[in-house]
Amino acid sequence: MEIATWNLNSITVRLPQLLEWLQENKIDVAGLQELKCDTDKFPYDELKAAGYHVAVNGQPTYNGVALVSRSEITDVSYDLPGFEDDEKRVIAGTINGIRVINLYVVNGQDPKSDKYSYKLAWLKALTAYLKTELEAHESVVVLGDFNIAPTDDDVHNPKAWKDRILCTDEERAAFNELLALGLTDGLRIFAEPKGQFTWWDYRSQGFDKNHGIRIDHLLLSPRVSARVMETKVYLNVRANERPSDHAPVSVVLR
DNA sequence: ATGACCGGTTGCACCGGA
Repeated sequence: MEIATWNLNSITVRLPQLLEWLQENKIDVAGLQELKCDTDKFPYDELKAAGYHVAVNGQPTYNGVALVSRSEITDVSYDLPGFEDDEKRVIAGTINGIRVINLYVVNGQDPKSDKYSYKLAWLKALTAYLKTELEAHESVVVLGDFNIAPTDDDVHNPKAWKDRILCTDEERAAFNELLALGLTDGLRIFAEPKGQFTWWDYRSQGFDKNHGIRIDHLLLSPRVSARVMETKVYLNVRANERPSDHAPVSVVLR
C-alpha cells in the first residue's frame, strides 16, 4: 500500500499530471494540497473515472486540500477543531484502518510578519489536535506540505536560509513537538543521501541545480512506521513540463 | 540580490507562494 503527499499548486493546471501519476504508479492514497479550487469545482468525475474515492476541503484562489483513495474514505473531518480559521488547510479520513491527516501548513511569509504568528499559533493547535488523534487511533499518517525544513540537512544552502521562513528555530521546535508526540519522519526511516528535497524554486533553474528544500513530510505512528518498506520522491514528476514546484513523496507499506 | 517563476484574479499589475 502506497501513501503519498503532493502539493499540486493548482489542481486545475495539474489535473492531467495528477491522473497520470496516480495511474502509472498505482498510488493507493494521496493527500493533495494547494488545490486553489472551491469544493464544488473539484474534478470529481475525472478522479472517480480513474478509480478514486475523494474527500475535499476546497477554497478558491488559496489553500484547499483533498484526500484521494482507491479504498473507501470514512469518518472524514475538516479543519483544526477549536481553531478559528477561514483557511482550508486540513482534511482527515480513515482508509483501510489508517487515520490519514492531510495538512497544508501555513507558510508564514516572513518571521517578522503577522502571518508568522498565525503559523506558530496554527502549529500549536495542530499539536493538540494530533495528540487527540493519536490517542484515538493506533495507525496514523500525518502528511502534507509542512512548510518547515526540519534541519539544515533539509536545505541546499543552510547559510542562505538561516533564520528565514521555513527554517527558523521556532518552526523547527514546533516540528520537533510533532515528533515528540510519538511520530516518525517517514523519509528519514532509511539512510537517505544528502540533498533529498521535495520543493525547488521555479526561479533560477532551482530544480536543475537541485537547489531545493525538504518541506513535504509523512509522519507515522509506530504501528505504521513498522510497516514501511520503501520511501519515494517522484523527481520525474517535478521534471515534467509545467510542473508543480513540489514533487510527490510517499511511503510504501507492507 | 528589494532579483528570478508561477497561478489566480475581475486582472490588463498585483499578491502569495517558499
